[in-house]
Amino acid sequence: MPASEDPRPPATLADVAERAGVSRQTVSNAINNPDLLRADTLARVQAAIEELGYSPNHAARQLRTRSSRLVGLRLGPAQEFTANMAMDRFVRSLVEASRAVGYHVLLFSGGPTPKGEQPDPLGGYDDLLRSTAVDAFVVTDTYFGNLQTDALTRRRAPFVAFGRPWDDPAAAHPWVDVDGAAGVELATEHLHAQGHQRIAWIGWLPGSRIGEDRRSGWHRAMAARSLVTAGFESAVDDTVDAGRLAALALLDAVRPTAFVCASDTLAVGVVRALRERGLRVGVDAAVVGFDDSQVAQVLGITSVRQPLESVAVSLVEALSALLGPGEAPAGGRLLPPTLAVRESSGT
Amino acid sequence: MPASEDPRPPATLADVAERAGVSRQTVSNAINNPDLLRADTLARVQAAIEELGYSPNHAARQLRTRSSRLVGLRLGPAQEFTANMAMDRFVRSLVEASRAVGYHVLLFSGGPTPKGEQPDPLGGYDDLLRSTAVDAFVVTDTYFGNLQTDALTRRRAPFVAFGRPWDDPAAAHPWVDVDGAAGVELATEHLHAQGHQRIAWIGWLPGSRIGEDRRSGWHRAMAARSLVTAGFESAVDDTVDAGRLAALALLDAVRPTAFVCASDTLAVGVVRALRERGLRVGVDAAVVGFDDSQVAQVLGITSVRQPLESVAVSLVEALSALLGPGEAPAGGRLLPPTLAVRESSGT
DNA sequence: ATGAAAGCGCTAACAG
DNA sequence: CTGTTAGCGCTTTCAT
Repeated sequence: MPASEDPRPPATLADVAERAGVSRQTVSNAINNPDLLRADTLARVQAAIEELGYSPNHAARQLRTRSSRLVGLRLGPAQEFTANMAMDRFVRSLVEASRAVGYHVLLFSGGPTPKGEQPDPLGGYDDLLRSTAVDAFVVTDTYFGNLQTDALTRRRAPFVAFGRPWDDPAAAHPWVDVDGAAGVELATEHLHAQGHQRIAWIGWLPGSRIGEDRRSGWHRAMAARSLVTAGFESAVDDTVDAGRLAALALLDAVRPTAFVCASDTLAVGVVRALRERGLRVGVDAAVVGFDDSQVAQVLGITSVRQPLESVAVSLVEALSALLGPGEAPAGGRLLPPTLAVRESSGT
Repeated sequence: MPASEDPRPPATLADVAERAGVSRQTVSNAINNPDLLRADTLARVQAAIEELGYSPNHAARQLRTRSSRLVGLRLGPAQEFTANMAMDRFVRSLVEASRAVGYHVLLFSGGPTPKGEQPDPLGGYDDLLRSTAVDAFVVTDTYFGNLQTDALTRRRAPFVAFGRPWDDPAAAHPWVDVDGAAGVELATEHLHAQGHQRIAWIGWLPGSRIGEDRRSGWHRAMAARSLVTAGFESAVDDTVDAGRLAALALLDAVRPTAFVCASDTLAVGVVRALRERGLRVGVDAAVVGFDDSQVAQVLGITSVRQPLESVAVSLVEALSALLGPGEAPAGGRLLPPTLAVRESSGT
């Protein structure tokens, strides 16, 4: 960091120009089109910039170029499935990926929902859009389904989505998502490789696209290995106790030796059930969760880990393409998760 | 939301003025000093604003007023003690509290640290400051100690801190912190009220101000009730296994019936130790953790919960005072945590 | 390769 | 109470 520690107002283009003995436009060019300057002039200007600790005034530049170099991210009410920690990891990654292309992340909220009313899927977006405060949005709230993306599309607001347009595969906006089915498939393969044959699935109650997707991964992996699925399947609420009860019931009925779960919460329930039955986790029976949450990490539960860093990078790539010159790229990108192997599935 | 769904460029002040049949300045007044307008003029202008879906251009306003209505928050490398989930809760609360006073939160990162070098405590701050992109900062990285706050103070950058200036109680900047000692005291009182007398403390290795603060709360509560502390204390790394081993050692040595821990991670270790000894958690022995993390919630461990929502509100209050007219408020505010009681400490 | 002029949309100061 | 004038700091023509 340059050593200037002045309470004085920040240097302007004019200050730099005077110091370097050139005109203001030349300084502007030195920053935005360095190729236009002669080498020695450029060096002189850069020296002046350095000495004065100059950074272009953000507002002025934004006013002129009509670009804020800001992407908006709405923080809704605490996410449903996207666990807290996942959100934290994702936001960090997004900030880092954005920084790499010269963007910052602007956080906002939808504001309070008037009681009795539906939460406005466009709440908060509109003002930022009209005041041209952000160049684009990153949409993550899976909660609203395509209500949100539809509204933004109609608005012609530039945005990229983290999450597939489940209800509208033909949606024209760019999106990035994690292939949950592939993740569960990976988990199932892993258990099979460990020697397990009787592998059960504990998923969510029907109605969740994400849940159905994950379940399909188990089915696919089992079918590919000609393993029995009938009777090895359970659908419950996403709570520890529901997971526990489901595991107990499965143990009584079909004696699985391994459990793949739609969430870490359910996996914790399975661990509890195994313990109640006197079965050693990771030895007598294996468990795999989903999301690689703090809970899985602390308890040593093998879990499917979403590649949130890559998701962020892909989103920012899509964003750059969207805001850059040329055609809108559209289309989606499905990223494969990895498996964080821990004691709960053997060594 | 107004029904305008135009790809057209957003309306400007001039558009509104024309539509309402007044001058631009009058529209500006209608927004910033409504009292100056006659009631009927005001109504007419507001109608025009509504019809056109007008929001003042952010950049233009910022350029003129020299205020961006943005606060910067740096997301460092994954926090040390401030658990992931706590960060998530805090950021959400901060966004909401800021919204209430017309501010948005700008996220940024310090950028990659060149290997071999110390991370720059001012990394990322400087550019935002010089480009006048944010009005102030919220500083949370406890990691850098007062390096960061010192640098910002020298820079005359407006900021408020989440976290006490441990090393410099005379620091002049506004801060808000959670009274960890009071939280642990609360936990200890709770256990005593449940009938426990032999209450152990499992804390971190010396050298952490936060750790020492929390430990002092246990001491205070024990002393106030004339309970024995000698031999009931352990200091270890912040890992599950360290907590487990510490609990086993304490059980062998002094047979505590309750454990207060400096973190939820340690509490998980204690739960494991109790189970190994055949003791029922919450029945034969009680455990309390710290941070009310997802782990504590899922496992049913009683835990000290930081009032992050209040912290955010207090920070924003301090920020408003700092940026508003009049004297800088300075001084700090210490907020008491609450206790999330769960099965691990009896009913 | 460098300099002069114009203007992005807004608000602060003053004039009417 | 309303309108006029000026300028925030920058980039984009257009001349030189």
